[in-house]
Amino acid sequence: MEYNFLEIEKHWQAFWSKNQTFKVETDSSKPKYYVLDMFPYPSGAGLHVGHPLGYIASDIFSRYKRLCGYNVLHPMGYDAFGLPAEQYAIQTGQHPAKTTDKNIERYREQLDRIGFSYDWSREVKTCDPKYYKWTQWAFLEMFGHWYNNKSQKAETISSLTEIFEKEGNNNIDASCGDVKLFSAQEWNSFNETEKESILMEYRVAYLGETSVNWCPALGTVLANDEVKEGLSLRGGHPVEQRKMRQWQLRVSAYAQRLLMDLDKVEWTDSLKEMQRNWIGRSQGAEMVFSVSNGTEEYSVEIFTTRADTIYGATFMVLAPESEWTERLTTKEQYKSVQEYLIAAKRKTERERMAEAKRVTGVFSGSYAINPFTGEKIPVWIADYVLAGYGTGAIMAVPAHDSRDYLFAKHFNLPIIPLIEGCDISQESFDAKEGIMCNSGFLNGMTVAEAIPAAIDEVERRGLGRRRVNYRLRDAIFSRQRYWGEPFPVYFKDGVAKPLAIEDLPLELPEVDKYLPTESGEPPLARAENWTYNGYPLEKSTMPGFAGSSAYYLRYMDPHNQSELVGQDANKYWRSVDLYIGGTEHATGHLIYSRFWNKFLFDLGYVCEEEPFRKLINQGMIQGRSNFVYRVKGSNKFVSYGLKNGYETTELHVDVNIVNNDKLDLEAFKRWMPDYSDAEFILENGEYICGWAVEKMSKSMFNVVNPDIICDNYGADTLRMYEMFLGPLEQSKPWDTNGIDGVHRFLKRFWRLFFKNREFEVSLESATAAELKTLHKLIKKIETDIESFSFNTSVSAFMIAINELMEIGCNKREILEPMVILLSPFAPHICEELWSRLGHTTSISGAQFPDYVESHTKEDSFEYPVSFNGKMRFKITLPASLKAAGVEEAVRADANTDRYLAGAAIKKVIVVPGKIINIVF
RNA sequence: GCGGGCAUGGCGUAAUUGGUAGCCGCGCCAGACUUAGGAUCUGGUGCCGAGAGGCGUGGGGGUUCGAGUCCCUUUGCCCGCACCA
Repeated sequence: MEYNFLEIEKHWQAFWSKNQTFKVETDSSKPKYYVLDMFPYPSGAGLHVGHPLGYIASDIFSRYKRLCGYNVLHPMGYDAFGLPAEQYAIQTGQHPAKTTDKNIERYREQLDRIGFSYDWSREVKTCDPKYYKWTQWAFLEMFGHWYNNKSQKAETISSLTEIFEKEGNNNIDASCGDVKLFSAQEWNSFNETEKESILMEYRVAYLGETSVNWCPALGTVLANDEVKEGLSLRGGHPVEQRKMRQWQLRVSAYAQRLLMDLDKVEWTDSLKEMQRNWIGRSQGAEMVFSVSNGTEEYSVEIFTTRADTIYGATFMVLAPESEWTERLTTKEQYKSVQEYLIAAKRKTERERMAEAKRVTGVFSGSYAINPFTGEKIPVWIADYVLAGYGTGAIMAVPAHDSRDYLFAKHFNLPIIPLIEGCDISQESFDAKEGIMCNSGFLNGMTVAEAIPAAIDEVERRGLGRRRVNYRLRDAIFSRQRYWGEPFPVYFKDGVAKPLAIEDLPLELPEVDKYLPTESGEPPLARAENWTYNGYPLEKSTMPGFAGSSAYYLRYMDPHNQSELVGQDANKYWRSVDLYIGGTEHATGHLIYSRFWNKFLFDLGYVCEEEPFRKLINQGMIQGRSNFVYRVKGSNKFVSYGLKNGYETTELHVDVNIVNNDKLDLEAFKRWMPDYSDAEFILENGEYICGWAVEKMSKSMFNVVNPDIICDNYGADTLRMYEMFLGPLEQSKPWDTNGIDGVHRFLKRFWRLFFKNREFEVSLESATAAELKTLHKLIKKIETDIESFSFNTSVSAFMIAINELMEIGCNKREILEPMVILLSPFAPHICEELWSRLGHTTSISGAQFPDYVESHTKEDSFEYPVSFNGKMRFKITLPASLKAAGVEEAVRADANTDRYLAGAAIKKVIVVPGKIINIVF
């Protein structure tokens, strides 16, 4: 009986589907386990061999957990709103829903071939109105809440207006925009529009004027994490800064909790660190400088983390966009400041970065008073100060800040060193160490002592206070695009009003074209009658991360019509136990999801404060390109080893017609018409291709489609080979060379069950050696899976098979547990063998075999040994001696022997389970 | 510039976490069975050396009886952030 993987895989995939083998329900009799993959965006190119890496790992873990008796939730769905479908629609006029559906269908076919144990009855698609109803609902909840810093949670807007009515906003500590103080009386006298515009400053989802990343090529704004180096992440178009009124989510309110709770999750340190950097907490002080423009005096607030350097603050700098810029510009300086502002505004973000090293700035004409030295210091305007961070104004300490230093050198401003012995002739001294000098009462202190001492003094003198600043900004939530969730909001007399829950979902309307209108309005402006009760609806749509922020909750209860997730389902499944996905979501999805979840947690809709308990980032699979070498001016191709004798051009060749770097000559001639009459210069009768690691992409002809691997080797081989390639979290190139080894293993495994071509396993009892092989494997597989070390698991299987082949073992007692062990990795072949062993139900209901220690025990025990309180090594004491109650032994392992041979050691005293001494 | 990570045979990797470096697989070499093999099986395969033996985990130094593993230093590569005051 040959191992016919095509037939076997087809048969069992149909079986799982028909029997709904992997459908799960809440079941309080079993412990739950929730394994989630980051759901894919269904792109038109389909899956390549790199995409399923994480899915295979999570599937192995899910199947393993099932074998361990857990009720496993393992769902899949699609992040289906997105830019590519929309751009394809703009080009072709085809509705994005159509292309998306087509892509999803293709993805599903490809996924099914790999044999994943997903519960497809829970599938979600973010573009499905039944799904995005809950995205819109969450938005409305955010619209209807504000963030109370005192209670550290979101509370209802009605609770806020109640307070306003009673006492105004004097005692409110909210995370909010700029709001003036008002009394209850004043509040009550405001008209509806005034009240609404104040409330808007408090809402968690709010409409606000902000400087945004505007991408003219895409015609939309982008979030910070969608922009990289001044270019859009999708498409790489230039991005510029623009002031616009946009929907935003008050993510910044949660900055502290997002930071703190990183301690509660099991993520890699590097990923946590990325989030910490993104949140960017910095502790310092807010300080007021009085500034005069010659006619009027103002109090300008700055933020600093180095209050200790106040004596060296020799000038002040404002961001060009700062609200103070205008007021502090004197008549004499008006013209040059205007010129500077216009130039700064015209620069795109990218240009501003490119010119980062160039020092630019302009004197405002105003002077501030350094509150500690009493000196008059000039106020400058420069774009190295950002309006969006801190207060948009800084005190410049050129001696101890490299940017201030460059600026001071360039404009010839005074530099005062504040740390004893520091050399500032060439560059500033930024390190926070040393003894203070030139600093009045701070002299003689270390920097570490001076920082708090300076802030204490600032507070005592009433010049400012301690303050924590975050880099994390509110998320801009509007996109001027078609293919996204419509906002359930309409405008009545210019005031944003929420739709009622009963009106959800607000479905995406049909439009004639997917482009912005001629007047520059978003595509939804093209929709006929895009109104609610006669009032205009919001024309922007939500960004990509809207739909992906709470999808893991929807999987828990995907068909619930009245709630995002029912209480019972949520209390049972709680949160994701294991989340596997790429590290590229570190500062996007993974922040937004945590924020979204915390918000719902505050409102009592979910019971866990963190959505993803353990997170694993699978590495990227790069492409491994192959090259042929064409002799210049001919259609001759020279093999890799001989190419140095010729002048050649290196050309990519489709990796699918290359096997182990050997070119299939006939396939090559057929590949492209140009090559049909190609000639070859071979080495040892073969054409050897060169290779390089590159990104997997069509243009490099290095895309490997998993379907082809499934055709040639089967899904089980694909699954095991992807795991065998190396550690899960490591990036590595896909290299089909070597897949034969894994395939061979499966064929051997199969052959163990067949004698004389017939399925036959022996019922004899296993020998000690056979049991040892099995139990070593059980132990290894268990610990490897639990530590996600799947590559070493595959090796362990190979070792076990080799041992059994050598012994010639085909005993049921050994083979049946082995089938169970292997089933998470190679489910199809194992189902087949399981059924041939006489079982009628799926192997996924089997029990992970118990490990029996006595089967693997050597005739010895190992003890840690300490010598003179310093030396550590291991010592082996024969079990027979131990059984006889012997507590003394004069035996150690090879290393110890080697060492002991040189020393005058007489015997080693072993106290079982305790400390060991060496006697001389 | 700041932060994090990595470096082991021709290649992908492994190493009980401080204890015989190189498991498993690819590739390669030899052999068996074969009309044949891109099938299967057996043996070999870190480097130098005929051998005994010597040398070996990017380089240098250190701790230790013992270092791929820990510390310092240096080089190279990868990733993230980047005018964040």
